[in-house]
Amino acid sequence: MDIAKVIVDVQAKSINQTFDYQIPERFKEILTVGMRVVVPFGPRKITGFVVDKTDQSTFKNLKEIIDVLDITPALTKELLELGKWIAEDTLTMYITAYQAMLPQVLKAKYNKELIRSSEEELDERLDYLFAGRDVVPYEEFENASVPYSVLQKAIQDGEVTVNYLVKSRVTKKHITMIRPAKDAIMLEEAYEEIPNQAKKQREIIQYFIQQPEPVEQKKLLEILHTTPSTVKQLIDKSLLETFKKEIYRNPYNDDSFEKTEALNLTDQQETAIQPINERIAENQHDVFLLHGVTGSGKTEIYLQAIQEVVNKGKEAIVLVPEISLTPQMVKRFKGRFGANVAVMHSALSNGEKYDEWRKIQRKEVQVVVGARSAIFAPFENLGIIIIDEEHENTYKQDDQPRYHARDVAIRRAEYYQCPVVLGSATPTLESFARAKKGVYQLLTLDKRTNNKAMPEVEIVDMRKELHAGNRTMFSRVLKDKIEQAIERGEQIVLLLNRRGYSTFVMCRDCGHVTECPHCDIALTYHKNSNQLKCHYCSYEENMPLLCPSCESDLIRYFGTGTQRVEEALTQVIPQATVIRMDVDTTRRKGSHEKLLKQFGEKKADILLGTQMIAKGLDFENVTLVGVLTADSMLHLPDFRSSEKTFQLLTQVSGRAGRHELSGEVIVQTYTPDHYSIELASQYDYHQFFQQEMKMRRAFQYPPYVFLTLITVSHPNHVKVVQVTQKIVQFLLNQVQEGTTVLGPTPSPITRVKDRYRYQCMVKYKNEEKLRMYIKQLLDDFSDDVRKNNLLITVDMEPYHLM
DNA sequence: AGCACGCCGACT
DNA sequence: GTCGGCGTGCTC
Repeated sequence: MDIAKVIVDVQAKSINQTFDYQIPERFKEILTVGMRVVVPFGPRKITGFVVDKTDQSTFKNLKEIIDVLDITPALTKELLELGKWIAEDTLTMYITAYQAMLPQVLKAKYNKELIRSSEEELDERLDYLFAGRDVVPYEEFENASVPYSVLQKAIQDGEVTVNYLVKSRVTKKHITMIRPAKDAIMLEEAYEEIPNQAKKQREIIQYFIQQPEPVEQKKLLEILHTTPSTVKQLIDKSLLETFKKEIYRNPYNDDSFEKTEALNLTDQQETAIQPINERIAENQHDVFLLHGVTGSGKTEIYLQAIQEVVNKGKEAIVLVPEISLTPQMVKRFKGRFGANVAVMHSALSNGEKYDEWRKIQRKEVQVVVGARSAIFAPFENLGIIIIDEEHENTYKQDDQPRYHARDVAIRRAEYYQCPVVLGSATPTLESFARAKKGVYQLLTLDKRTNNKAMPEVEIVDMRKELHAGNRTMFSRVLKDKIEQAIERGEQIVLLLNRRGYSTFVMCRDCGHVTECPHCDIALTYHKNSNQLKCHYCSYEENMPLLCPSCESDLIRYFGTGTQRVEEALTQVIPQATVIRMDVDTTRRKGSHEKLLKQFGEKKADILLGTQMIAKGLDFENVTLVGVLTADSMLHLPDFRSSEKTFQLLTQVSGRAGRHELSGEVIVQTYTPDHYSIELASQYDYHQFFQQEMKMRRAFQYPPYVFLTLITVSHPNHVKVVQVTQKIVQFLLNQVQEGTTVLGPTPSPITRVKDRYRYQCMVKYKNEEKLRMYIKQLLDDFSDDVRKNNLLITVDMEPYHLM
């Protein structure tokens, strides 16, 4: 077994295979499958993953592994297998899948440097570059405008060699520790010799005589009110010594979480948790769909099921959507399981993520709570996987590898023979349909734990408001209710469902809308910088004073950004204090939490925000929820738009009256008769499911069919259409009857960053060889992709059709 | 992908 | 002759 099969860090289709390397004697003992290694690859040095060991190779002259980067394998056998499956299932490269499973810092950085390797006289331009040094970063050469041929010649003549470097991004955090360098008796002696005026030095020695344990330098200085220089003198006298101790960055201070005990379950909760606990006890795989209305206590079920798993000595993964991974959420898990929880969140720094990952790898925790990528937590004895808010689209990664965390979860759970729990108040049609078919086990919680009714929802027809002469964005009912709530000292949540709407700039004279010169999309107005920005390519320009088209000065910004709503609000209800939450006010790290905390402390009457306020917030004083434009995403070119509208309205309604005070909800809309709005106001998921399934069936969308989206992009419009046409034609010739191939269709945003985008959509029930056909296609176009700047992306089961 | 190598045309 | 550009083929 002295040959390693390595997946190498090169993202190219032709390299998407294992390469064989000789394992040198010094690594034979330690090298195991799953470790990262440094290997020679052509003229350079790169990293790779050892995926197998053998003693046979079809290649004759194998190169040797240069270095081994891990002590414990970065990927377990199970994760290697999982990554392979993901790569093949989503049609991406193995290396891409493996890298997606690990924290960023484990991905190497590559550098080059030039080394002067002889005493010979150099070309004077090179001599100037080296400036007496023996080693020069390659970057300096590139910036120095020395012709490459000069370097080439020097390399050929052996005067200069190129060194290829593999640099680690791993940074471990250390603290300085102090400990006595002598035993207590020696310290006593030394103490006598320290002059009386060196009071602080004597104190420090006294401290260590009493307790010889090492102590953090920072703590020592604090306790004895002294300075590093005093400590240094003692170190110089060889009485004390320092050493570095590696510590974890601790983004959440574990001590600050109050311990909570398991709550008593309601009868409904009891019935729901029982089958889960049975599977845990039997070590049996199953997928549960926990359909529970907001406030029905899903989280407590998660917590108690996890407790079962932890008691068995096994491990648990909990996935929550990025935005609901708030301190409130973390607190519930840390409160129950304390330091036994790792948290994986995109707001953590790369170093912090790495530290949390290592806690898992070293089995120092049994529970991980995190966003999508936490599904790859390197546990080896999984007992349960929970996916909260199962319907959230953040579980689908929208760049490569385009995996869905739910599919990965089920795959892992099958391997470990443990249950998966998918929880939601508004499950995806796919999941609910599977539950109805018996593929998943349906568990229902239709009562809130406090037995309160869901808040009353009132739908307001905004067309009638307009006819009645109300031209503001607040209906009369909403305005009245807000005023009354403020009067009573209660709080309000206002949701501006902004997707699809943003503040664009339009000329009132000629109707000219300012668009991005590189993308087919209107620019968005940003008030604080008085600039127009493109949300797709980050192009920006200053707000024009005159219309670029007709030079009228009547150019204004339109639409309903949160800023505008806030302004309008202060005009209509001047006494209201508002906290606004949107991308602008929450950009800085921690500002999200800060704003919520302020609202929780009743520093404002109204919390105004976009999607991000719809989830997981729990404020006892909120009695009124207003949705300003319920239908704004109903008209997007997306077959899930009704489902998303229903989900959002249900979600946000759950924010009102969660505690003692009862709540109410006002939904403003221009399409009050739409079934997603009507049924959301009645909290009738089942009716909505029936209705929406009819639509999906009529238009042949999931869950009736599977979708695959192939997007082609290229700077040349004609080229894109041609290629897409060829793809469509090819697939039409291959697929079996009953499969639909649509296209070429322009993508919803046809041009982004000066590239045109067309797509081909495949709808199928059963097309086992589809991946093979697409592979074939990618092969056929690989020359075009490499040489002509063509881009083809494939998304098996896409979430957005962009 | 990223690198070397080789061929070609342009330029001082 | 010198320099840069681009096309091609290879990486165990």
